[in-house]
Amino acid sequence: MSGRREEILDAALAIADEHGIGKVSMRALAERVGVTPMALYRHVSDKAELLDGMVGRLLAGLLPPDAGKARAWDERLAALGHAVRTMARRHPWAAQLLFSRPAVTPDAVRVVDLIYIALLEAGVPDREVPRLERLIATFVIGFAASEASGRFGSGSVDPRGRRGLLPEGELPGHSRLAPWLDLPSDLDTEFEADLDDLLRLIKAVAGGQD
Amino acid sequence: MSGRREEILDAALAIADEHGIGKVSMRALAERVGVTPMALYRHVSDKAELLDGMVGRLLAGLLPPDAGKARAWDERLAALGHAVRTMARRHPWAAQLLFSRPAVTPDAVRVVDLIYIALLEAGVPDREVPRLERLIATFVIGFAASEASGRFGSGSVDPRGRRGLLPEGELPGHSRLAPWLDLPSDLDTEFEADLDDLLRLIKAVAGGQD
DNA sequence: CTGTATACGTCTACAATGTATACATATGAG
DNA sequence: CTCATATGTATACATTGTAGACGTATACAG
Repeated sequence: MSGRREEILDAALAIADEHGIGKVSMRALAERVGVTPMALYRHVSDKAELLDGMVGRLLAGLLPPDAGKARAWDERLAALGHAVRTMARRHPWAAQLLFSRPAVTPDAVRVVDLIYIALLEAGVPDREVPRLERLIATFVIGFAASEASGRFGSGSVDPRGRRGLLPEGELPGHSRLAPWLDLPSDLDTEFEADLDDLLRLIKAVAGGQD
Repeated sequence: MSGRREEILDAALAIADEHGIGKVSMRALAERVGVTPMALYRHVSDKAELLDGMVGRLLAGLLPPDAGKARAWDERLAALGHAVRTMARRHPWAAQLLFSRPAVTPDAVRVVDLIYIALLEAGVPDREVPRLERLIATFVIGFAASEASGRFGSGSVDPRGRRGLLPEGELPGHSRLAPWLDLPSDLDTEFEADLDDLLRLIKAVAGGQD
């Protein structure tokens, strides 16, 4: 039908990956596709719709990794979590966008359904499933977004500097935790531990009342 | 020292609250302050720094509600969570920004320290405190951002329509949960339940190894 | 072949944005 | 008076999204 639109989304994704989402302008995109800026509007009504199309592409890419579906529910959830994080590392611009619009594209709904099924399989009461889905998704996307945007302050601002901002004694928590805060943060194992905790939380909700 | 800067931030906050963050342009801001656009650059080096200053203001407003500090650690954490969510509802533009830069302003660090202390008081092992702080903050900010941006799809897109996007049987989870999905979502009690679950998670981590 | 609909693209133009550069003024200290 | 510091102005530029009018090429109806 409209192979041209896919071509445009491809180009937009390429620009975003190579030079950041900020460089995705209608002009730059048009040049990459080889047309005039205004030609893009035949295939995309808005720049907003363009961005929506881009995240749609990424969400679609979230499904395949879960193909080996023979595993247990907790492994499937963990795999999905890792897939989201991997996606966000490959496309650092994406995580922010995931927070900006409701997940109503077909692919997004499919992902949500996977989570629903896993939670049901875990024994979570029906009533609690939608809530827990939102809780988990919110955390995972939030983690990915934080990582991508630098909210976790990877290293540009070291903890010592952070503590120096305030007079001695004003940050008792920070001083007590100083030895741990000075360690280089390993977000890989941290995310792993977070997923473990969340899975435990799910089991608690499931075990508590079924 | 520079009361003018505070005046500018006040005006920026007012514009954002009244007409949305999108209407906060250097020109609009300058007009509101009563000066030329370029005059703003004497007090703010960037537009980015302006935005940082704005979120700084909000973070500062997060502290006072926690004044009655006689309460237990779990009540203090819950109060902080509610304060964040309340802030995000009053300033819907803010939550997104919280994800975009590391929390390195003095006020932000103070908030983090409050969480550290609560977690330590809960009995969380020192080593795990920074991780749990990030976990909780990530979820709470993520929830607020989702709510503010419409990611939780308050009602404009009803679940029936969402399910209609895909052929029957492709969404087993959604069909099974239909009765619950059709209910109007009550984010107030949902957030409450989420906080409860997270506090339980903290107690589990604390109890498991101290 | 002719007429026409549909898909695709171009050209021009506009308003809005952030901000660099250069120039003013006002105030207070020495 | 002199001069530094804080503050503001005027002008200008590049970049952005996109509206509006116009062109062309392929396909199908008569």
